Amino acid sequence: MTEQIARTEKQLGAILRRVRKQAGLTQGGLGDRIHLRQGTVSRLEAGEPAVQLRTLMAALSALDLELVIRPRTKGSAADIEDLF
Amino acid sequence: MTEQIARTEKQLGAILRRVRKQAGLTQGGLGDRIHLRQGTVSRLEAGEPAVQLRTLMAALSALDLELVIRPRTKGSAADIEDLF
DNA sequence: CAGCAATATACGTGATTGCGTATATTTCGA
DNA sequence: TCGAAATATACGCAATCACGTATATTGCTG
Repeated sequence: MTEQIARTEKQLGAILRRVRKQAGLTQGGLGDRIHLRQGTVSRLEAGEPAVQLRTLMAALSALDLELVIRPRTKGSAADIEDLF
Repeated sequence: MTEQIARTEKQLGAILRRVRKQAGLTQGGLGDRIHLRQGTVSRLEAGEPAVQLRTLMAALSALDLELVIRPRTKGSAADIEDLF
């Protein structure tokens, strides 16, 4: 389970939360490392779509994670229009 | 080269640009699919850290890409403080 | 249970988003 | 080399960020 796929902001947030907990960190503790408020970390983990990229990257960095982009593997390519 | 690592917003933007071009899309064309303006796509690809997560996810979706989170492999864990 | 730590949520503030629209500027093929 | 297409940038606007700070609420653990 060392490789997790996120196709939505919520999934992404859930992954981050899982990793953070596993690292024995609190939202506040993580926030301290990357100069983000605890409340901001909360929003990131909640999967709010409007958080900024810098917030995500900072969290990834602090959790020693990396982001991989690759072509979608299984599942059909969702019909984009359905998202709106 | 079907799997690309991004540790910064700039790297992420560069990956997106490469994939978009390879797909034969223009910024405007991509924007149409995901209801984003060409200018917004431009900023995303330029690696501006403040673009929103929703913008990234929409682009990934339109390009049929997925996002994978995993522990950092090679390279040292950057000293977080150095980022500030 | 009780009580504290952790998390979610709120307020006002200043900064910045993405929008719609428009225009420089750059790139690239004929 | 020229010209159209593509990209970068700008404007005013409404919305929303993350900030600092504070407080409900939740969740553990003893």
